[in-house]
Amino acid sequence: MKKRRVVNLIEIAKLAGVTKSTVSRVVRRQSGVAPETRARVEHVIKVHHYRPSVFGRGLAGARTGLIGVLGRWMGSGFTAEVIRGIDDEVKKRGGHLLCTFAPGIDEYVDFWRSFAGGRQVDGLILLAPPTDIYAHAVYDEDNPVMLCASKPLHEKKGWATVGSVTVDNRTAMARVVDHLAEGGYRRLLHLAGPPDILDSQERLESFHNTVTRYPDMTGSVVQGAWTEVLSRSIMGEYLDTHHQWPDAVVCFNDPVAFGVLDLLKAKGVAVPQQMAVVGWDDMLFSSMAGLTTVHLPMVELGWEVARLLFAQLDGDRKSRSGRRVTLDMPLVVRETSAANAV
Amino acid sequence: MKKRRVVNLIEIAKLAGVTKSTVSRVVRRQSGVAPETRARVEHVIKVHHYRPSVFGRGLAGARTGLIGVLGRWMGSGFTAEVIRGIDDEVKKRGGHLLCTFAPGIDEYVDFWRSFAGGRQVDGLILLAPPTDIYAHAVYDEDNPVMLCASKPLHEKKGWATVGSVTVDNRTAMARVVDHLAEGGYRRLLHLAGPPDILDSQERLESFHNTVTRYPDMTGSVVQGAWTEVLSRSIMGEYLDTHHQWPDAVVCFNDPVAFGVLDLLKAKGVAVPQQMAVVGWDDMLFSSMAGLTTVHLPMVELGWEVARLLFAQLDGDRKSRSGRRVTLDMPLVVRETSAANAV
DNA sequence: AGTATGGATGGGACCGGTCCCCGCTATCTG
DNA sequence: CAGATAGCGGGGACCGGTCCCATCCATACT
Repeated sequence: MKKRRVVNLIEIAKLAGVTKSTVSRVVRRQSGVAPETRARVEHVIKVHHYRPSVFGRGLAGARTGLIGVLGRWMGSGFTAEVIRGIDDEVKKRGGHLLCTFAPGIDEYVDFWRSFAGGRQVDGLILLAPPTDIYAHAVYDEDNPVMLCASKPLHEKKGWATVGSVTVDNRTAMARVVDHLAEGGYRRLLHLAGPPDILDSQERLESFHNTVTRYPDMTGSVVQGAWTEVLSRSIMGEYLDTHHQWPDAVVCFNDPVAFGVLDLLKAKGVAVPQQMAVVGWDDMLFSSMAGLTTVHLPMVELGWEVARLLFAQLDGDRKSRSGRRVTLDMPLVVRETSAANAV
Repeated sequence: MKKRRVVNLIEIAKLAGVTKSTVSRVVRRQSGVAPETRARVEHVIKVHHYRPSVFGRGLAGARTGLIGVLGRWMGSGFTAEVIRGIDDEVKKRGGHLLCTFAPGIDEYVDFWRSFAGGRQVDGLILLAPPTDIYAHAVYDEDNPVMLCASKPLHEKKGWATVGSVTVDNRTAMARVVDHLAEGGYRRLLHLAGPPDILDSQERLESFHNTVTRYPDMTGSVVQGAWTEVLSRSIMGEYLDTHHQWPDAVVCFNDPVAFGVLDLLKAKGVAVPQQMAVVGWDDMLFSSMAGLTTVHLPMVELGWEVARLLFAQLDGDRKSRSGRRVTLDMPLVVRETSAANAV
């Protein structure tokens, strides 16, 4: 079986009439090479389709061009979309994604030990880790760790290499409440998310704060409705036990909203005339279903977290605030909420 | 910045009182090491958390434990689910996934050249490449290439390292038609997929064949409805121009089915009483929507393709047929089709 | 008993880069 | 005009493995 050998540094060097040192400099775009020499070497590289070996490079202790990505699968398509965004940016730099999907913290740590811990990736991106314990587990002062859609709760001093990109839950929730207020809705119900998740907390807080700004508005909160199925039963129970019904429901995510929608249809409640329903995340199907929802910018989240990582890698160590990016979550108004409905 | 060094082969060797050759043998589970020596080395490895370097290994020309995955993003969540399946299997072997997402063939080839071409991955998995041109582009007689949900059209002689795992479109379509027949439906309409895609062709063929088996059944086909939006308009046009309406619609995918459902609701056609609607793929939302659909086993596809790749890698070169796996696509009956409805 | 046999281990070349340090040359400076 | 200086390029150690071959020793065989 003939081995189709791949051209290497030394061969390029010979072909260009220089040594591997010079070729290496050219490849890495280092200064200290005469323009004509550089041009000559670049030409040879191009002609022979030379590509540096990730392994040689990695062994020699330099950048590997590999970015580790740790994600969990969350039906919503979140992981997939974010990775797509990250890949866009990483590709621009000629790098590659090393993906692992872990259900829990053990796998996270294991990944880090087995791979990143051997400093075999240039940086690590954690996708929506539930808590910053994950960041602790993989923290390494030599490699940047980026949190996507999550942030370190306690700003650990000395965490020089941790960055994060998050979404602005408070503003988004305020926007939702304002939108409902404009539509004439006054009795709001919030089906809140799991209390141990930061996003839930921020949204809940903002819900209360914003509702308070409207004198004639009331806001109730119900916990426990985190999935479509749960939402249907919990919402059903709520309606059965309260004779003063809300005229608008703000859900923790889109599936929850679908559960509510389904229940309301069964009960013959007109949406959005009698009750508005607002989701959160803007999943693939939500546009088809006409659901008013808060758009989670997944691809953009990927772009930003990758850019942040590269900025860190390029030694562009800005101020601490420069390593924290927050994205806005626009409200997408569709048919399940309408102005002047009530 | 202190460098937290990672323990390497030689250090383990010294600690165990042997040479790196022996440690290497132990790590690679090669024969030719005395049991007690092996046990001793393994103990040292465990105590010191030794993990072989992917780079050292890759450079030395051996297996890298890296599996390249090339996918396209297809809203349905297909890519994400399949990768999840692949990852499950790869993780069992302590390997890692090198993912790249390419919109077109140029990127596929580029990836191969830049990375896999330098034999830096053990094998390559192509996710649903539209045609086998992709497989041609990256074919390498030294590295296995696996096609997932796609297969080489022309069985190229000498393609010793190409395997594929596909789904059984024909059986699934026959099952759909049989199911509708049982439900009393007789005038079937198939909104077919793009004609250049093999899946479309197989389903179309099987649709015709199966319908023919029922003497009192008719089957029509309409092309061009490949997305929700297209499906709504094309289906609308069809209903407007035919006064003999179908009583069951078999769609190319779930979004198409949603488009049809939406249109029927607008026209006041009762589903499934007046018309049944069957989708294809069983996307995340389809269960919520109660859509009867053909289940595309995405995670299983990932499992199978990874297993096939590893079988190939392990030199388990079975007969040609052993490198072709076909998965069944079960029919999931929900509310948009019902027995005895018509 | 002498030698073939084979299992267990050691030794060293090699994979393809990076990076540090050195030498050469040409220009600038006092 | 001699010496400093800076820009450019070369040489070699090193990273952490794999793999081939040599060596050693114990057992089996003629």
